[in-house]
Amino acid sequence: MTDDDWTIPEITVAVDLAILTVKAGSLQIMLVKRGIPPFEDELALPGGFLESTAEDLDSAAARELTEETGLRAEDLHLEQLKTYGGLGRDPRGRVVSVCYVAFTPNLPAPAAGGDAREVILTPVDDVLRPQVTMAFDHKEIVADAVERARNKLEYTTLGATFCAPEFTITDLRQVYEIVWGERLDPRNFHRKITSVPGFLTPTGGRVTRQAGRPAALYRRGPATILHPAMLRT
Amino acid sequence: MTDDDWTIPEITVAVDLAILTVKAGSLQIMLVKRGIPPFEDELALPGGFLESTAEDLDSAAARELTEETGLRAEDLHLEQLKTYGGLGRDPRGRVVSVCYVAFTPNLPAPAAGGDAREVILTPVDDVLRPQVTMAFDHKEIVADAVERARNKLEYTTLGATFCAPEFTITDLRQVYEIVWGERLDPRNFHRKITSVPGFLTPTGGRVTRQAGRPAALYRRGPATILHPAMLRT
DNA sequence: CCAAAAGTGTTCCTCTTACACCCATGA
DNA sequence: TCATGGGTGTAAGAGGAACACTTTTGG
Repeated sequence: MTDDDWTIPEITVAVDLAILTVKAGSLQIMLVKRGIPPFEDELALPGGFLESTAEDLDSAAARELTEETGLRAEDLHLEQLKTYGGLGRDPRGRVVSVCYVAFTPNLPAPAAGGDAREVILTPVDDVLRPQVTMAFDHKEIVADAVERARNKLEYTTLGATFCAPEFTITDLRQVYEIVWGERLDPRNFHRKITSVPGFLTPTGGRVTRQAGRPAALYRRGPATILHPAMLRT
Repeated sequence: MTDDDWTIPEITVAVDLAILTVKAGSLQIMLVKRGIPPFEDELALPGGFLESTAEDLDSAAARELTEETGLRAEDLHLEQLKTYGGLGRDPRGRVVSVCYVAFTPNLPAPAAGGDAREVILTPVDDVLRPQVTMAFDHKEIVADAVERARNKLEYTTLGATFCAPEFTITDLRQVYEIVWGERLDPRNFHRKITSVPGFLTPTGGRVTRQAGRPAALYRRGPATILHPAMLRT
């Protein structure tokens, strides 16, 4: 920054959230239906304006998360995605939006608490269809968030944050398959994932979901990066 | 965003630039010495405030780039890094800074044109030493920018943007060695890099730098991602 | 000829892929 | 008992690491 003319341009800063989860066989995103103009009745990301006095960006994201969905930031992975500042993105004026992505396990209930009028979970594939529109430039943000999720599965242990506290290797593989939209060999996936030190810690428990041999249960381990990476084809 | 109370919190948006180059055997970053308070005489990233009426974020970054260094955005790689919005980061008030990283070949001359009082190139290793301080939270930003550069070398063809328009494979290898701070086997590097389709296009030219067999000259090819990736050890 | 840097060939090893096979349960 | 999913073994191939060796220049 090279300082000088200390004016206050009329710009507002918002924080928006792309909250992703895996549910019912698809990657879903939490959206709100707007209750007031602009874009009344259209779909938008949960979010709000940054309060200038009392919070940094990460705190603002955590606050909006709790206000609009009831989720707690400590329970999920929340990271900055990108900042959007196109000129025409908000008809009310100049709004720069700092966007965050969150990854959560199958949510207890969208629990439309707080500010939000109506909170819904939708498969991202539905939202990203060409004929579907969203408020502001939020559709582009959704696409970027999904892309981020897909990439992070490759080289981090993030996949497990989409799973319940205790999960089987098949649960985890299905997360990969759903997010990537790609079939994976269960045998090779099993071997690879169990060979990454610190990714999975066995609980000792076993479950039978539908039929067949019971699967071992695991919890998330301390590892955060995946080495060697799980590469897509 | 869930709209509602349409107030204008007193927040200012800045755009800062982390311009990286490889020069004289080290990874260097372009910094300005501040001429006025706060942080007078301290080192800072080039940047400035976002003009609310006429430019999106990318344009603002390109404008600041040209104003403060004389470089043109078309000639280099400029991408958004991260947004910094800590509470105490600017003593004048609440400033949210959208930061960009740029990668350029050995610069013609820091050419202190435009706003900047004094523009200097410094090795990032010097700047990141514990005893060195910078204005605002710019030291943290420098660290993040360097980290981004290191990672991008692994899976993109970005390394070539640090080289002159025509370069040898040894030039490119030295970029990797300098940015990563790690020796690479020249033979294996040569084989690997030439086997990536579209990364390098031979110009037919040859040069002898100091001694030995002349090296073939290459230009950047159309490829942008590196597959398979060049992994660090 | 010799030093030095460019570039090729070769071997070993790790990881991926594809798939045969065995294991443990419910019906 | 058989169907179903969990989990292991294994062989072929791709890519990485280490390094011997050849090529082409300047002095």
